[in-house]
Amino acid sequence: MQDGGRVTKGGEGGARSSCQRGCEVHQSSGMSQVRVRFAPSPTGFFHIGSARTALFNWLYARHTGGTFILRIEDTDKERNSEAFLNLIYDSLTWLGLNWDEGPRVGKHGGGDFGPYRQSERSDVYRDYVQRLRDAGRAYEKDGAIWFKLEGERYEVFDEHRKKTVTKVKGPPVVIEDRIRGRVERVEDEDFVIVRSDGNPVFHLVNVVDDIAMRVTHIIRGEDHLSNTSKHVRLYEGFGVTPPAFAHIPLILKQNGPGKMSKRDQGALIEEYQRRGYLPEALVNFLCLLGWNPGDDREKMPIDDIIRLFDLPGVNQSNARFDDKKLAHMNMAYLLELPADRWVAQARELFGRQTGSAVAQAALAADAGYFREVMLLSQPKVKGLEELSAYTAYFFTEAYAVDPKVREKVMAKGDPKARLQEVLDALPTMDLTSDGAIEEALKALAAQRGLGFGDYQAVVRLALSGTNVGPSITGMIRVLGRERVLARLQRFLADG
RNA sequence: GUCCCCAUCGUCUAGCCCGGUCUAGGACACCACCCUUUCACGGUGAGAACCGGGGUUCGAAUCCCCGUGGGGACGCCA
Repeated sequence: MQDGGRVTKGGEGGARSSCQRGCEVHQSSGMSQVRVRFAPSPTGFFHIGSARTALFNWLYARHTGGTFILRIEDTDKERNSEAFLNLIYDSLTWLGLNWDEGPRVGKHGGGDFGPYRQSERSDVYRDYVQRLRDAGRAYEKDGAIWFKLEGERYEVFDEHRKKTVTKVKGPPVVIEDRIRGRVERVEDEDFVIVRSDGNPVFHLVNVVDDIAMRVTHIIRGEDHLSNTSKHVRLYEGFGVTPPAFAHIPLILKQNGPGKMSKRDQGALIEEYQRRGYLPEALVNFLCLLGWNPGDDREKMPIDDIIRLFDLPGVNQSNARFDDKKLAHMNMAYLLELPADRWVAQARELFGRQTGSAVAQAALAADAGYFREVMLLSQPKVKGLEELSAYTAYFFTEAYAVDPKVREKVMAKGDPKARLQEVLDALPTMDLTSDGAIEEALKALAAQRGLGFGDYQAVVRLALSGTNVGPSITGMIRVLGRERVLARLQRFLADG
């Protein structure tokens, strides 16, 4: 942490004093181990906002040498689904956000504070509710159990909800947020903690589990900031000092108003996985939405991010999602992907395109050939997504010839003559390396006082049907003598 | 409506805490040029911001207040 000067922004100091960062790091080697949790509910697709919340918790745990807990908040029986639950596991795993405690850890699943699915923790909640009732802090009404706030009660008509409600006069809740500083909020209505059907409510189970699982830092979206006053009152009701809170900014949708939701374009993690995005690129991008290392670095290995990440470095303002920047980040990672991984990634992507004849042909092709084609394309494509379209003509003879390109290429010079010359020279040409091919073509051109360029466009057109692609020499080398010969002949014959 | 949070290029952000070094830095996107006889990558350059108004101060992007704008929360959802 050589950049000790970078500490807080905004606020009057207070919660974000200069000691924070230092203290935190020392804690990791001392008595108070950091314990953070990610607590999703399996009620919908896993989206980018959830992923970032998980990521920030994970980063903080790794930065401090603490524990990252995964807890499944499945108290909403109506909306839970096993498919969504599996999606949470899969997405976190894909992103590389491994959890130390939670379901599916080790052989048996767990840690010392399980079970980690709230649907299996009813006994715990019953105990804690009883404690509140014994202390006179909970009561029954309309079949539900309510948490009782301390203070003088009075009735008032709520215009917004169009009904009379009972309010409680009490001191405001003070939250010392690690990102926002001091926040005060009045909590002035009793609230339900157990539904009339006997099921506990989010606020209750969330707090109870954070107590029971010894969570030290709650890092969550800012949309929870207004719940925090309820939670703090609950901690007080249990006689427990609340953990540290850190409310991170929200991700806003790319276009239009509001925060990103599951329905928005680009919101689903699953989608990126399917489209062949690299998880490390997505993670890197997500880190930069609301956090930065304090200097100009953007593309960074995850170990560097872990080392540099800290709560005081998290921004306070919401960030708008930008798919262009994500795509750029992804390309940067793609470009330096080791050959084996790149080829494997490509194979996986093609494998998912079960409806595409070209994709199937690519998979059926010789493995060495497939590899050569992919390596030739790696430095050229903008994303894995366009790879199948970009390489299609390597795997089928039925590739389309772009009529506009054809018209343009055939318009000047005598392209057919050039093609015939290449065709004539081809049987004896050295095709073992790009360099040799380039030499041969240049020699051919020199004989007629022409340039390499006089051959390139038309050969490319004949071989691929387009005017974009890998270098022409590489294309000839990879396609091989037979294919090249056949394609040039066919092109000449077709007129 | 009530409460809470936030406010630097179109977007992500540095700078703000500890006011002068800011004619406000970087990245994405956009445009131009160079590299390359394709397309990309890469390189160079251009345009592009301190929300408004008051205050404090010799001096404010930086501190304070008010407006405005954006966001969130107001469920027997999580």
